[in-house]
Amino acid sequence: MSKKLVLIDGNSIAYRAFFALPLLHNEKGIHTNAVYGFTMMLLKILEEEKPTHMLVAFDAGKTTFRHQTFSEYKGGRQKTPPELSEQFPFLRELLDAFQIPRYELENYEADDIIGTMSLQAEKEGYEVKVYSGDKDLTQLSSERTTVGITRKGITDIEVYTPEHIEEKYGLTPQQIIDMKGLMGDQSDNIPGVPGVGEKTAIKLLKEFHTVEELLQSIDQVSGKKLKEKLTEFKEQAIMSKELATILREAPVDVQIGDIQFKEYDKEKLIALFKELGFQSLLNKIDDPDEAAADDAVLEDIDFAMVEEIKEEILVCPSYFYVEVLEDNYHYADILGFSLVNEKGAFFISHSLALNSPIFKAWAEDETKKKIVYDAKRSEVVLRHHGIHLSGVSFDLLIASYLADPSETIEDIASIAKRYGVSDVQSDDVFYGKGAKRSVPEEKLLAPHLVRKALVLSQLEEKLQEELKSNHQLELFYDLEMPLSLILADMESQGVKVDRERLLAMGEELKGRLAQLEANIYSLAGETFNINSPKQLGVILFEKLGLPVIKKTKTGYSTSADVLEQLEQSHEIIAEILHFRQLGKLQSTYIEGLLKVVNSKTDKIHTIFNQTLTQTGRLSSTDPNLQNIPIRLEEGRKIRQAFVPSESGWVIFAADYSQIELRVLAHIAGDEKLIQAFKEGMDIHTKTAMEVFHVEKDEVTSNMRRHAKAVNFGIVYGISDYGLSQSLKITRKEAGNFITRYLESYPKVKDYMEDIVREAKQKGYVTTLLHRRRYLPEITSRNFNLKSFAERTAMNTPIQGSAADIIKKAMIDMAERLKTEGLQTRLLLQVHDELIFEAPPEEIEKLKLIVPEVMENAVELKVPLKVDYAYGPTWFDAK
DNA sequence: GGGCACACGC
DNA sequence: GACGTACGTGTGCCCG
Repeated sequence: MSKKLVLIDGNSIAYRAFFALPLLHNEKGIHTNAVYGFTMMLLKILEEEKPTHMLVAFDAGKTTFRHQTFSEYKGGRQKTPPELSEQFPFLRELLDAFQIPRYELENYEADDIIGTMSLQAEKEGYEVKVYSGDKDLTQLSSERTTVGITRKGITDIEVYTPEHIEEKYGLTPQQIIDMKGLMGDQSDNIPGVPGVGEKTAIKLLKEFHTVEELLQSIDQVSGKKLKEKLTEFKEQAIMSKELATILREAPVDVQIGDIQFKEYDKEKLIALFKELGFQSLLNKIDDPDEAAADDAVLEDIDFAMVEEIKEEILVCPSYFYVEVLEDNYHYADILGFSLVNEKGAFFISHSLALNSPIFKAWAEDETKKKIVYDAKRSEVVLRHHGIHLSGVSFDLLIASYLADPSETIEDIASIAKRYGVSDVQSDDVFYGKGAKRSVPEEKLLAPHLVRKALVLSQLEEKLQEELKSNHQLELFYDLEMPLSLILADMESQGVKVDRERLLAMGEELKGRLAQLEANIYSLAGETFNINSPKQLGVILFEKLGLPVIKKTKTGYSTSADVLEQLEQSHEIIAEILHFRQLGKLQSTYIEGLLKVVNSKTDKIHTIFNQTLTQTGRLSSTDPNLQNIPIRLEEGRKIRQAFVPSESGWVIFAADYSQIELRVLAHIAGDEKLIQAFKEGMDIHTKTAMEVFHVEKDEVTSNMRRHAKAVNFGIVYGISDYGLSQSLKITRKEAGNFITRYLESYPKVKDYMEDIVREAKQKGYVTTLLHRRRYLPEITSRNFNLKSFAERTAMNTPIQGSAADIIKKAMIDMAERLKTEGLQTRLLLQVHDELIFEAPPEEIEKLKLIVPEVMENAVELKVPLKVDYAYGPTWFDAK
């Protein structure tokens, strides 16, 4: 590994951070802005540079050897503000927690320590990075050393290489010293030569190279005044250069070997961050445990490689693990199986198992109970081998998700680690990640898989108990577990796609995009990449001079809401918006979908992630079939390509009307809201009447639009800021709307207050069917984190209960289709709607039973309402 | 390979 | 007063 040394000018960065940030302080009133900024910078450096060695240098005392040369060196400096001084002890603690060596040296400045260490490191072949807020340090720049100087703020850094210095000043890094010698430095009180500034200094150095050469050839200098000054302040120039020269041979008693950087002390760092109130940073720091766990030595385990499948080992209950490595399991191979039960622990190779009738019979036997990880995945892959997994009694993946949805589950090891079981490696470590991923030979693979089954055996009871104490057993056994089987069916079934239709739409789009492109180029007067926000920004805001409305971190914002505001200013804007719209359709929906169509069956098989969202909703990937366009007619046509898989069948779609607001009415028990739903009123109109205190026939379309946005905000838990953005009104006006909404529905207001109080007291909120979401940040002193947690507390029971209800409806629906003996198949779920394909003769029945089942999935204080439609394609089911 | 800007759905 | 404002997925660009 290449060696990289990072040297930081501690005092300088602390000063920069102090003045760049507002005077933040923690709850005890200790100022923290310099430490905060310093930490931000350290995290950035660690992430970007990944140094092998590191040192932070500090100035030691007031006087240095430079004061012997010039007693007024650094004279006239403002005293360090006490608000900054009080932060230095924390800065030292911070570095100790990061386990980054720090160093100061009597009589020398931080610069000299850095100059000395960088020279030593260069000689030993290190790559060196220096960070400071002081441009003087750029003189250290060389082939091996680059110098980063903070520009403004704290993490915006200008990098000085010799090339950059040449470009910027036309000088070499060494000449930076000469420049300082001539022009002086106000902040260090280095006098230089009066009347010589940066421009003159550079001009002189380009001609005479160094101060010494210049002073020997003063008579060749053009300009009488300049000559006089140079002659008069000759000595002062030499002294100034000397003062500005960073020492590269200070008596530093540190060897590079002593300042290796490995990792930070997480516990100390967390404790310190907590003390300082750095909430946001607590989430930012990586877990060094992971790295440690990677190298942890696993204890040997006892297991057998199964050579022949016999019934004796296939007893129940069994902890049964099926290994499939690919994310997309629809076309993936099974790598092997492991089994743990009272007969012992076993590895079974895929070829052995998949060719064994005994294995198949066991896997399909409902009465043979299996405890698994990710039943849906196991089920789908086994189906490709003609095996229908049955008798799954416990799915660790789902149990873990229900216990705490905020924990990201990568693989079985991530769950094991969370519950203190460490005898299994993560897949990233075992198989490698990215391009390095590979499957080892069976001998090595076997123990990894057996360890996973062992984890199942160790955690089943624990999770079971946790679910029980959370009152989630019903949610687990009667909702999510059965649902996973239904989802497996839906995924395996797939959705048929009319490829010809997609191809034809693609051809048409191609032509229109080409036209738009040509038109945009001609309006811009040049060609460029319209898909590049950066290039587009230059064209719009520099070349065409349109007003800059919003900026992003990296440049001009060219988002749709910005462009819409510019639409009247230039005709190119409308073209660009249209280009974007069609481009999105082409790349994501035409090309993207064509890529994932099974060429043999013309079907698309999505994967529903059942254990990801914080609210209990499903998500869909590979491809995402939950975001197929509908809002704009052009995009909606994509749905014409989604067709039934049997000829003559139809697509039948049913959706809940206003399910979230109905759930809100129920949970809050607000009479007005309940009444409105009972009477079948248009809820946005009703809200407009209440909020604007008008009669039904006085509600204008604008009033309804505003009311709709407020309802939307309630459903999704957006802030006054979010509402103000969507309605293009001020934050204050948005806040007013929300206040008036809550006055209109007083029980809703009570609910909002109660739920936040409850969340604070219990640490979590729950849904109708006891789904749980923890909200630790609700007690945060950080206003944003706290506000966010409060909105989440209000919103999750609403959105999560709606998710519970449709999941319940899916289960009831599957059951009903079976008992009615129907061929109709459920294909997709899109949060509040279910999409089926059905033979025409079943339509009349579906019209009755689909709404009936969905509307009666649960009983609320308000009726649930379901609308449905059907047609030859998904497009027509509207 | 990863971060960013953007856009689609609910 | 601020570290940033519903969630989740996918695409292309652009950097290293």
